[in-house]
Amino acid sequence: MSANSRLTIAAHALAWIGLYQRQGHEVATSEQIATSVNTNPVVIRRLLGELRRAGLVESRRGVGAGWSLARELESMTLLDVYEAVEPGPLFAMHRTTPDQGCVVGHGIQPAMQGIYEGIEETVRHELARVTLENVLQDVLEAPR
Amino acid sequence: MSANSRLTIAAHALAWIGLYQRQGHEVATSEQIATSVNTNPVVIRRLLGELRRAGLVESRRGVGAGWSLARELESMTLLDVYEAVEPGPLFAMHRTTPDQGCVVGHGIQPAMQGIYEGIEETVRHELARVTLENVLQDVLEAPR
DNA sequence: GCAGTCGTAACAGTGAAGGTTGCAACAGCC
DNA sequence: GGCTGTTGCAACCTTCACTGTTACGACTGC
Repeated sequence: MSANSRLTIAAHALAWIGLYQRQGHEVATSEQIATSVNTNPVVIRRLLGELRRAGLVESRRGVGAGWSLARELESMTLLDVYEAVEPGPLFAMHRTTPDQGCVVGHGIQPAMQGIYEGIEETVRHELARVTLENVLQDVLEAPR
Repeated sequence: MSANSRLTIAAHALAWIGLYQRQGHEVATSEQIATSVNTNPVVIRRLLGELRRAGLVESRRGVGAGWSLARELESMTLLDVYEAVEPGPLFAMHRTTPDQGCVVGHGIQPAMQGIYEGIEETVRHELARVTLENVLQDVLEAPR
């Protein structure tokens, strides 16, 4: 499966901003976050833009500009982040519609849809159990 | 997310072969399955090749060649199919390693890895609960 | 007005998956 | 032995989403 790193990068950025703010700083720049993630600042700005639309972060412009959290890390779950950055479903249907004249071709999509929805619901439930505060604590506990 | 239809197509093919065999036929051809799926026979052969390596189907060559189930649909779960056709994880890490000199860059991967492993385990558990026989029954119950 | 940073468009690079063509290998049948 | 239908598989193109990069306008505090 062509797996996606968007959730990972978003969690990284949020944890970074959260820690930076706890160290007394007002805002973090996309440049700083990009250095930690090891990528281009524009990639970070794009991703944080999606998180801003979801109400998770805020941005300031002008001199002394940058990004700050819109809520406490405790009140943000991985599900919030997931919904902000991953629009599509975990499993996809056929790219071309199957033969509707065939019994299987006709019934397979509703059948799989029902199964997939149940699984996605379970995944959402798991993601909702983890807050970004949990993530930051796990990060800080990593052995060096 | 760039979602994947491989699991869907594999389930479609297996349900088709199972139903066809119940109608008294010995083997199904990739051509027939491709018609129902609405794609190219080579795509089906590639996918069924992976299922054969996993011991789910068998193939015959020569005249009267084609594909047949290696086991009953009752004893095949979506997890078996998933493991046969989806090698990678559901969520990926960074594509370039993050800055190991940064606390967050250093700890984020083990932190997310732990979380993701738990979620994948849950998904596997859900997939293992559904047999291909369940899928076929759902398919046949679809309103027309 | 200057400087620093965001906001966003435009485009190239990358990688996975699907689609297509072609052909050798195989096995039953005449 | 030759014919036929099908798998097995390699090679290549297309498509698509995402990432990476450059460029530049917009904004804001000094």
